[in-house]
Amino acid sequence: MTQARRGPRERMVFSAAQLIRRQGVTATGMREVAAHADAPRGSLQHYFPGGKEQLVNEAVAWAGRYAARRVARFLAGLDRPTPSGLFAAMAAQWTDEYAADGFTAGCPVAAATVDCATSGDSTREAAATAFATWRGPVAEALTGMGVPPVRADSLATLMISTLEGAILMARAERDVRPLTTVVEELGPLLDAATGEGRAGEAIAAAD
Amino acid sequence: MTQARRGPRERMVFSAAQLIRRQGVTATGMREVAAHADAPRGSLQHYFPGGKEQLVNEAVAWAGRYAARRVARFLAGLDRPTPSGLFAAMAAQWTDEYAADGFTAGCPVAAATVDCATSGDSTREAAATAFATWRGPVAEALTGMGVPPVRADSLATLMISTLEGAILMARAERDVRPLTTVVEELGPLLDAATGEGRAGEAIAAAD
DNA sequence: CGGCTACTATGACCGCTGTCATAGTCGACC
DNA sequence: GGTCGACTATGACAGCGGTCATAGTAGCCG
Repeated sequence: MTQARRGPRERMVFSAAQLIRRQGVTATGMREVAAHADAPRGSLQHYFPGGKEQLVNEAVAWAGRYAARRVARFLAGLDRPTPSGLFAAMAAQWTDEYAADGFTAGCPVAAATVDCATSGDSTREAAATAFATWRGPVAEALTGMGVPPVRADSLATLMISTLEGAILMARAERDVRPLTTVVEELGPLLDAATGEGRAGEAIAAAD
Repeated sequence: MTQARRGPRERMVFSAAQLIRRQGVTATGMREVAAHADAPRGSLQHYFPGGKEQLVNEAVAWAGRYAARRVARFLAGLDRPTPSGLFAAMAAQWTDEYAADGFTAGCPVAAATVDCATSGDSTREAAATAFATWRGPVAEALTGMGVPPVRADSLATLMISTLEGAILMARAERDVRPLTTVVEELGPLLDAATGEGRAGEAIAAAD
């Protein structure tokens, strides 16, 4: 959530993501997006001839890229990088936001996934690629910490799933408890995966 | 889900939950709910004088009770109850549904949480109590399996968070992979919490 | 200047939403 | 039968949704 002085088009995509993650897709109107972005209403059909569907999809894609970018920053912020540290940083972004701005917003990708009836199937695909865009850097970071590549992708899925669910519950309860809880509970499991050679395979094979 | 021959009121609540978990709250119209429930449109204002908000809240509450009820059934279905077995059963309900009916629906509580702009704050509270209603039996089941009571609630939160997130990702990707992945990855952690006396406290204190 | 392109500005259209108002039906009870 | 209550049936209303159509402006190029 950074620079506000970009082109109107970019501002509208950003505003769309902001509104979607607060209200959901259907409840967010295009006029509202334009107003929130201080952009002229006439620009909507000019920049997004594909209509609301295109705007929503771009907002979701933007959110995916944003999440991926954040992973790199979180890594840079850890002086001794561990999986649990990365996960804690990812969750901390949400606890911080909730402490500062209240529990008004969630993840735009989650909102789009839940609310993809209005926008056609393309929005669901956009959400899927957004999740993949996000999961990539997380898995990469895990391998960089010594997690076997086979498990890295699984653990990245676990981390993102858990985080999304915790965001959901935290928003519902208006309490960061779910976020802090999953960080504490999942941390040991994540760190245990580093440096284990065939131990990881053993666990996986135990099934 | 189950019995279709109940009173019209109950059918409407059930249909509302069904439609909400497919389309989201805002995208689901009241006329649509009545039609889906084969209920007369005039009954809407009669049974739900509180309007859409009341209907949505009751649907969410119903979903919470339903999830709680399912936990008991899952427990009964396990011949040797373990935390990982319970979690796997919870996830299997979703993989089964997705295999049978496609990835069209998610969790109604999640949908209501994301999309609570139209309905006022009461819907958010309904979602919070639904999560609590769900978490209760899960935590209780865990303590019954030997998990220390202090950790049981945390692990229940972890299980539900992870499951909700995995449902989300599975729906987006149209693939049950996230669900199966989190079951495999989380299983050992959950089972490790059974029967540990002060080991659990040690982990928690290590922080 | 003319012409072109990028962008902006409105206004209108149609469909759908939740909600209210009114009238109608049905069945039980005295 | 008469009356009351629960329930059903429509119709209308006001508002907002996305989208199309049309006209307008600004700036650059030749």
